[in-house]
Amino acid sequence: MPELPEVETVLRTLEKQLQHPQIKNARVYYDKVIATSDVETFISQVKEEQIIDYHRIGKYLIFECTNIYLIVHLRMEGKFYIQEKEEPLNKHIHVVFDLDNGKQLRYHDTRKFGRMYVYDKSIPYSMLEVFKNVGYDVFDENLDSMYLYKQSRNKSVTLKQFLLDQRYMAGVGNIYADEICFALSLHPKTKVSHLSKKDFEKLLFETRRILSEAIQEGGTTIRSYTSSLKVDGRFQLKLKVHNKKEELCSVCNTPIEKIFIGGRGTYFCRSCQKKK
DNA sequence: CGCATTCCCTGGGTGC
DNA sequence: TGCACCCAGGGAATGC
Repeated sequence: MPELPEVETVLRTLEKQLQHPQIKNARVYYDKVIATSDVETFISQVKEEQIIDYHRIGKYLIFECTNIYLIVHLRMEGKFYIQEKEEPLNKHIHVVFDLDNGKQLRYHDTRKFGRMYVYDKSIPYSMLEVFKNVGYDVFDENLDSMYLYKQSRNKSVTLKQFLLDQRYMAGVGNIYADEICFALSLHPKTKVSHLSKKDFEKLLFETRRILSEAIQEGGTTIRSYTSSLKVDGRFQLKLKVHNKKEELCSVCNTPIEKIFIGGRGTYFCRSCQKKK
């Protein structure tokens, strides 16, 4: 499930592999993937557009084109492939873009949760409707710990839920939220309103540190793109708690536990991580 | 208003 | 081997 580091890796890889192609045509095989219009409109909007820049906010990919923004959220299993047009279409390919270099950019999504959005470039992309409930990107220089501290006041939610909430700080998903709680030595069920300003300084620092490391790892382990553009980073090797139920904590040897917070599977060490 | 629950999806895993 | 069932989860929609 792509979170900020995986989305960033996809973005960097696409930019390097594709550079600035023109989209000659497109086909959509699963209509619901297009969120902003019907399929006909979508195709007419992207046709003849050239990708001139690549951006990201949280988990959203932003392809800046000549006249439009093409925005993609991969959700759980969305992937891009750069393939030859002769390559047979897999049944999970839902969108195909014909590029002017003769290749195709293909969107693959087994569970069909991902969405694509198209907007005219009349306003800065951060102001678009799709981002109305998306706050500062984790690495946005305008994001600071005092802002997060202020947003956390009078909130009854847990630390884990706060980290997953994209309205304040965007990009953290279920895996990294667990890792951030562990790095802070805080129980994921700690009420976020109990955290101090100092705690939020550490929270932002550790979030950026962990996600930066994950980007580094993802960046070194992407597979060859001749046949596929599949992100398979090595960050799994650095995880301390997520998906490690019953394994022993690397710090204190206590078995890692799995609980549910807001319906999300959550992993933590009850010895290292205490409620505040 | 705010928090909790449901829904969207499919493949993989489990139990019989 | 087959079949029914359950689970994973980001974010929008719906419910209380």
